[in-house]
Amino acid sequence: MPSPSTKSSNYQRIYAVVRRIPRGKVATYGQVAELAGLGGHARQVGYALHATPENVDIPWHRVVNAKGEISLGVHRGKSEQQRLLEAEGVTFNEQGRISLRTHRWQPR
DNA sequence: GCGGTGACGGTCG
DNA sequence: CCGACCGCCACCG
Repeated sequence: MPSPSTKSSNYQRIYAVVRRIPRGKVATYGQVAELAGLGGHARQVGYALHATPENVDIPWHRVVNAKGEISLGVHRGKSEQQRLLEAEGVTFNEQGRISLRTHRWQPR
């Protein structure tokens, strides 16, 4: 019964995980989902982050998809996210993809 | 209550 | 490496 997996708690848990991502590192949606205890439900993570108000202090820009690329579209803050990451030392290749092997956050 | 959609991921060809 | 398909779940009209 120790599973207060309510929707609100879910979001809070996701935010907590995202806040743990150190500066200069990135995590994938699936990774965040797993750390948040959602397991495989990466999509919900995307929704949670989308619902994340910019007013709060959450490094949402450190979350990318499994391909190491920024999802969103040019209609949102795609270039914005890339700019923030580059400012933290994260590098992008010509294809606009991040070298996850180098910048992937590995918690312990 | 139903159906379509989406800040995703893994698998298959 | 890349595109197509499916699954999973929450949000919206």
